[in-house]
Amino acid sequence: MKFSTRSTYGLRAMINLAQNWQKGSIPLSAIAKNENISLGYLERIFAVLKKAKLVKSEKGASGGYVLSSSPGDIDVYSIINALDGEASSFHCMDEGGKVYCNEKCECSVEPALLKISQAISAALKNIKLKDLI
Amino acid sequence: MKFSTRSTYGLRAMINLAQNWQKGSIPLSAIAKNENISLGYLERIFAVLKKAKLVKSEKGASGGYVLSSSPGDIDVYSIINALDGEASSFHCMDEGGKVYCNEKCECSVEPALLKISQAISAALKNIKLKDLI
DNA sequence: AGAATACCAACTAATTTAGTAGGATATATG
DNA sequence: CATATATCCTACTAAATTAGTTGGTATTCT
Ligand code: FES
Ligand code: FES
Repeated sequence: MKFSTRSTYGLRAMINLAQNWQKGSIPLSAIAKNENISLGYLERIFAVLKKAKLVKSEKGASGGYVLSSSPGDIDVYSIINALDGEASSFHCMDEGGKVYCNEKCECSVEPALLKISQAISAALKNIKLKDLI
Repeated sequence: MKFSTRSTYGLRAMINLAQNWQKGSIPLSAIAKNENISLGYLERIFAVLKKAKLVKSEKGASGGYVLSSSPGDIDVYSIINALDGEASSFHCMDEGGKVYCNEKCECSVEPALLKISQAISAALKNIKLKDLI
C-alpha cells in the first residue's frame, strides 16, 4: 500500500508551505522548483487542496498559496483524504445482489475492515503539519 | 488512499481462515465461495501469502490452506505488506541527480514522510487477526 | 482410477496515474 | 496602461497497475 505520488507531492508541498508560513503567499512555481515537481501537475493538486479548504490562494503577481490555518491545526489525514479519497478505505465488491462494504454490507468481516480503517485514520489525524517541520 | 482489492481479498480470506482455524486445512474453493471472490485470483493472492510464510498449504484432495501460526500471532501489517508492498511508503522521485526518499534522500521532508509511514505501520502491527474475528 | 486440490505462467481489458499542452483570468508593479 | 507573474481550467496522452481469465501441471486423498 503505497501512497500515490499525488499524495506525496501534496504532502511535500504542504510541509513546504508550513515551513514558510510566516512569509505569506508562496507561488507554486517556487514550490515546484524547491521540490522538483512538475508545475502543471502541482497546480491540479492544489486545486483539490483548495477545494478541501486546506489552503487559500491569491491571484496575480506576488500572489500564491497560504495554509488556511496554522500548521498546528492541519493534520495529515485531511491532506491525504483530500488527495487520495477516503484515507484507508476498502474497495469491496458490490455485485450479484449482495452489497459489500457499503451501507448494507452483511458479510462477516465488515467490522474488521472498519477497525483497520479507523486505526489508520486515527494515526494520521494525530500528526499535524507542525510536527513535520 | 484505498486498499487494493487484492489486499482486501487477502485480508478477508485470512480472517476467514482465522475463524476456521481449529478445522484444519480449508480449500480455497470454499473461501472463494464464502467471500464471493474469483478462485483464480485468490490462488495468486495465496501464492504471495505463502511466500510470506503467513499460511501453509497441503496439496491434494482434502488439502487446503491453514494459518502458519495462531490468529493471535499474525498481524494486519504483515498481510498488507505482503500483498501491497511496503505498507504506507511513499513513492518519491529519483531523478535529475537528486535521489529522493531512498537511502540518499537529502530533501527536507524525508523525516516527515518517515514519521507518517511509521505511524501507520505501528497502527497495523498492533491489530492481530484474533482481534478481527 | 478419479476427484479434488495446490501450483504456475501467460494473456487481456479496464482503470488509474502521472504528466503535458494550451490556454483564460486576475493582480501587483513599473 | 503594459507587462510579468500568478491562479485557474479543460482536454488529451502515455505508461503503469489492477483485476481477472484461461489453460494447464503436479500432488494426494478416497
Ligand atoms: S466485504 Fe468489505 S465489508 Fe464486507
Ligand atoms: S522526497 Fe521523499 S523523502 Fe525526500
